[in-house]
Amino acid sequence: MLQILTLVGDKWTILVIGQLRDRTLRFSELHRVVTGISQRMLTRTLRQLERDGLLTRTVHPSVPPRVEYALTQLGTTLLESATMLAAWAATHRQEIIDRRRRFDGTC
Amino acid sequence: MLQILTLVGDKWTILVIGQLRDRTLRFSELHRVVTGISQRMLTRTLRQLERDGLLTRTVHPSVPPRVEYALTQLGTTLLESATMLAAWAATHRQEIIDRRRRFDGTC
DNA sequence: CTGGATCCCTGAGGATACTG
DNA sequence: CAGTATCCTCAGGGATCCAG
Repeated sequence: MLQILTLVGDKWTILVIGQLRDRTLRFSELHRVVTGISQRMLTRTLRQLERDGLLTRTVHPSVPPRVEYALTQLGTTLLESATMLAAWAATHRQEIIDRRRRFDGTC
Repeated sequence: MLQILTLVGDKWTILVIGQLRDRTLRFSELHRVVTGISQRMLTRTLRQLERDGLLTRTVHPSVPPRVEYALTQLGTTLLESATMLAAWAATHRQEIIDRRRRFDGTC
């Protein structure tokens, strides 16, 4: 349970599957659109999500290589929860930052 | 955004506020009911959640000391999303574990 | 273009012992 | 009871270079 929660609560997991909501994306597209992720962590995240059956990895044998990632059925079921969490984070971001400042000030 | 997602996606955050859903809890009660958390991480998690305004920490001056934790309004708004994520994890736990085994087997 | 391999650093996190 | 302090280990994660 803890490891599953670690997986689905991971920020990169949430951001990646959020981007795959309504279209498949290539590696470089994901790298561009998932703000702040390094190449290394994107690779790792994608491998894990593929391993866990949340997305599929399709290699198109061409030059240059073209690899597309798409959500699976299982991945889609996670999408709703993950999206809610991301939305909450976006909504209350400033509020939390302010509270942190206030808290740190009064201590 | 990344730091907020790191906060609300954290496994301990999700489990702790899930336990505070409908009642305030003492430190020792949380330690007992949040499976697998160490005293150290419970303390840290609670401090951070207090700092970020997700829960309140109330010290009752008595012997032995009695400290109670309760969700704030803000914490309650996170509850729904966090609960969904935890429910997803619980529902698909075995499925993911199986997929991992299969994936590791075929490689 | 899509990664894999390597190096390095920091922080997460457990175990244990101690205190008001 | 509710922590704090200390030590130690390991995974997260960036940077860089290399390859098919």
